[in-house]
Amino acid sequence: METGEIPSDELAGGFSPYLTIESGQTYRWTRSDGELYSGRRAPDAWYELAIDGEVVRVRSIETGLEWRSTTDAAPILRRRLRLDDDLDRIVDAAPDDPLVERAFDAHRGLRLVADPAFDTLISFICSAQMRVERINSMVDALAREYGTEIAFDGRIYHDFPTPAQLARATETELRDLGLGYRAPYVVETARMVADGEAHPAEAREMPYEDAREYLTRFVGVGEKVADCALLFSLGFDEAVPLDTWIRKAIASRYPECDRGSYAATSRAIRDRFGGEYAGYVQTYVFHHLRTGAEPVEPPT
DNA sequence: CGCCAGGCCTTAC
DNA sequence: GTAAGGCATGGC
Repeated sequence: METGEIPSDELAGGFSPYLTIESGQTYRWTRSDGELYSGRRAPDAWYELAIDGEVVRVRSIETGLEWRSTTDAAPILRRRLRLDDDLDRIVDAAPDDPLVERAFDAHRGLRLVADPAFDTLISFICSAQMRVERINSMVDALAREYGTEIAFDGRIYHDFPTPAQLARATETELRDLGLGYRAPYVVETARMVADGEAHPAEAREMPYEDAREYLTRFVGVGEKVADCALLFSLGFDEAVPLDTWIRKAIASRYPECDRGSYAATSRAIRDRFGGEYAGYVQTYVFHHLRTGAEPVEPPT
């Protein structure tokens, strides 16, 4: 086992594993006390991730981040939890808006994640009409049933399945895992990637709206799921997924941003949220409203 | 029991 | 291009 620390002074603007991992962006992590998404913080709990054949554990300590892993975890953590983002700069660049400012103040230390593209696409196909706790249980089930085993510290962990591994699943099997009508979407999208017809990572080099359009070719991927994949795995910090919570916020607080179509409304709220880092703003507002930190007023 | 959850698909206009 | 209806499942 390798161990190490990342000192606080290398985390510009702070970092909260709890807020970052339990804010509905990433469904690949587990928590050592099993209380993921319980709404309860546990300062001593380890967060664990199996990725690219390695296992990483991390938790906050007084002086920064402590990690234990099958390998040198520092570069993995830096990349996947975006530890090099300067949160102070991002907060300073956010628009002058009361809801946005309250969300940033209430959840300081929340960072965007940078998960693998295929994993994220599948996770958000599962997310349709589903609460975050259940999305997490679906992704857990996929990893447990189809992912490669990794041994670490006397336990067995499961990587997220590769496209080929997931393409071997049947619709019936995934329905039995509780995926419901999303089961055939997952199987077919996995098959498309495994067969080389397309790959979500192809979107990375495209202009933002072209990238979103590209991802909708996958079954079960509409504009909203595409935006989630772009924001949480492909580096499009300007992407603003229009989910139920953001739509409620638009209806009650930014009604002029409702332009009817997804594309036009997306452009309007992206502009309202500051453009370049609008997706960062969205993630704070989403978490703020979803967790009930403040109520969403009905439209006036 | 009804309603809702980080929506998408098909079909009809 | 936009609108309506169907779709699995579990928690409240």
